[in-house]
Amino acid sequence: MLDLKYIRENIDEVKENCHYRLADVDIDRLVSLDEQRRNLQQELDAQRSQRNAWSKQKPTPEQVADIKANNEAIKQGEDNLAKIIEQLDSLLLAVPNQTDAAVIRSLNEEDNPVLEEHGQPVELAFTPKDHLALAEQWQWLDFERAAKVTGSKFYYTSNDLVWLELALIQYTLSVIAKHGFQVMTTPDLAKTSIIERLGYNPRGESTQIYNIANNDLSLIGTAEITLGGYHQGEILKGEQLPLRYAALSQCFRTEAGSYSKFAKGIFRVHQFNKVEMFVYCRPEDSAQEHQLLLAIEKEIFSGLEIPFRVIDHCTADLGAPAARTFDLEAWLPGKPNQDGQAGDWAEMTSVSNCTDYQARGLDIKYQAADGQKGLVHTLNGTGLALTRAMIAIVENHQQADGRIKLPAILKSFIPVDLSSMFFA
RNA sequence: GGAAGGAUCGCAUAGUGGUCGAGUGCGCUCGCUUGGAAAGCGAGUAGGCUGUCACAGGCCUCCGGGGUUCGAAUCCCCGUCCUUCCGCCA
Repeated sequence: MLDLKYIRENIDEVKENCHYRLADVDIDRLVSLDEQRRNLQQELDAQRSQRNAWSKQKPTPEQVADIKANNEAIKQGEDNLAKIIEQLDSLLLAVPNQTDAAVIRSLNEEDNPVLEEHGQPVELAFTPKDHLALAEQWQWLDFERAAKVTGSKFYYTSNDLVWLELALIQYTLSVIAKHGFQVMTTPDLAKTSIIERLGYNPRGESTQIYNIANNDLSLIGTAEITLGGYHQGEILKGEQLPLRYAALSQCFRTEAGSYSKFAKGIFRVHQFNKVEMFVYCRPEDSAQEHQLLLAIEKEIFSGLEIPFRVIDHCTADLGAPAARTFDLEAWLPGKPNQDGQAGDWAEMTSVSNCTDYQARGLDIKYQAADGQKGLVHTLNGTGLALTRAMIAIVENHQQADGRIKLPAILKSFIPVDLSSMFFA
């Protein structure tokens, strides 16, 4: 969340930011509620001060009536204040992070600039299949039986796709660990309040989050949640920063309201594995850490010999907690583009600098030996979203007979003899 | 799932109705001391909100919420988490 004091003192900037980020928040009402809150609190503080003064010693019987009247007023004031704070908080949670100055301001989410391209889309001498056709050929995915067990947008994987996924996980973790990250596994559920404090909306019709009934837990949509909540309420020592973590977790998303002609297959599903990176750092280091996370993502995709490009989210496409976000988009030979021809870019990763927005909500600070202290900055980035990465691999490395050429870097992570579906 | 005990200022602890926002030890910071250090001595050492040009001042926080009381770290109720024992279990 943003600092109320900052909002109060920068009303125009905050309003403009909300506008460009398509966030419909009534800032005037928020500021007015804040003023009411402060006025009421001052009144209340004076009454409490009076009570404290009286209670320093045993009162005379005549005073007791005054004291009781004052206590009644305090109770009234507290009730009123609680109501105002409740409204204030729900508005405050809806205000997105202030945007990095380098980000393109646009109301159209198609306006994400392309920053760089790596590798060339492969020229295939045959008509490429999409991942679904390949999956059918090798019986990699079973949607029909998953539908019986869990409904649509779930899947079973089998055969060599399982080994490919496990190899990708180990490959990804090994690349990240090489950069000094602590690798972890985390719970796949988190308290709903944690999700909210990280800047996501866990409730309501449009939420992407599954809530657990009769409980304040939700299924996580990303390990960003559990890695971000990890240090909630802590004061980190400045010299131990940056703290760099990576975790493998299951991710669960309701995908409420998402329609797409690309809905078939495992590009957009309710449950998938993902390796996520998360960094806590000093404010002055966050831009540099952002570049580090991006560099690691590029290293991972380069190693897999997949053509990709880097895009920079414009304001319309930024998630609430982010000040700036880069995506890696991979080339998918089997994905139809807007003109219906085979081959298009598709989102593979996302890496965000959330500055102090999440740290303020979760109360995560640092204190350095040099006396410097304040809220940390947090960053998160996809290591590898397994379903999408597998699509990219099988589509880019497919051969005319439907077999897949395994990227050389994965060979050492496959502990079994591959069947004829893959070859090295 | 059942029973018992616990949660206090970075850490360890003291504290059963007003003298407690809170003592002590450790740690940390600054100063004295020293050739330098250790030891010793002295001082300081939570956060949030509000307020002020800046001070001052006020309010809140002893796990969270509610209650009793003129007054709660302290008494009562509910919840969360931790520990131990029993049961169960991959």
